[in-house]
Amino acid sequence: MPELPEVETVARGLARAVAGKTIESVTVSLAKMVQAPGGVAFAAALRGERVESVGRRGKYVVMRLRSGRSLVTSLRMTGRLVLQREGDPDFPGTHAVLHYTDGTRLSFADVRTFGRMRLVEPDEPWDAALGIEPLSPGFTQQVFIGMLSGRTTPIKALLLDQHRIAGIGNIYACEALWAARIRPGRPSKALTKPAILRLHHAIRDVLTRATEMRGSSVDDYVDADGLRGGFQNVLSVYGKLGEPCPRCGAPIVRTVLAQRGTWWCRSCQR
DNA sequence: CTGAGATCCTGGGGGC
DNA sequence: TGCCCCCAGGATCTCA
Repeated sequence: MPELPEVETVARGLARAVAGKTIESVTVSLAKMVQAPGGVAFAAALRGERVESVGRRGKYVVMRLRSGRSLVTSLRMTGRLVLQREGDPDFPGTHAVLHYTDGTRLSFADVRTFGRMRLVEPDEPWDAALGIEPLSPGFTQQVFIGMLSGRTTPIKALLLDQHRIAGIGNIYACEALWAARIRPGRPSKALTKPAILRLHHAIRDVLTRATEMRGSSVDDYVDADGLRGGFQNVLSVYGKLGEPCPRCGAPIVRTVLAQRGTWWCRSCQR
């Protein structure tokens, strides 16, 4: 499931690969996968646009275009943005393709069709509801302390809430809570200050290390170049039901919290 | 504001 | 072996 590290990896790959390219044409084979403002045809709206840069916001890949508009892609769980050369066969499960003038193309594929590609106007506040970037300087200890203050929400649910912090998904929520030795179900306001500071550090640490390793390929995630990530090999708890906790040796358990599978150590996460 | 539940999909895992 | 059932998972919406 692409979360911040995976989306960052995809965006970096695309930044190298498609920045400066001009879109010659767009083909869409599943209309619901794409959206354009004001009911304008998505394909027509993109024709002739040039890609200025590619970045990330939360779990969204953002391609900034010459007109000032942005093409915002949500990969959800199984979405992929795959770069292909001229003559490469169509990628299986492709629903939209951006054809560039140099013959390369970017395929948007998603077997579960949950992903979305959306064209937004220059002044459109498409990310207004997204929370703070956890790796940005603005995500200070004080900001995090304030965020948890007075909230009864389980800390894991808070970490997953994109309105508060943008980019953390199930894998890194589980991993950060394990690293900080915090029980996922604890009410946010019940965390001690030392625990909050441990978690603040753990969030940034796990996201940074995972990004350095090009993300986690737990299922079939691959980046824009088709490469798998490496962080799945160093996960401590996610998906590790019954395996020994790397810290204390107790078996990892799986519970359900905020409708999500939650892996953690009953022994050393308090 | 907050949380719960439904919804969207399908590959793949579990059960028999 | 083969078949059926069921479910994970992120964002969004509705409802209490």
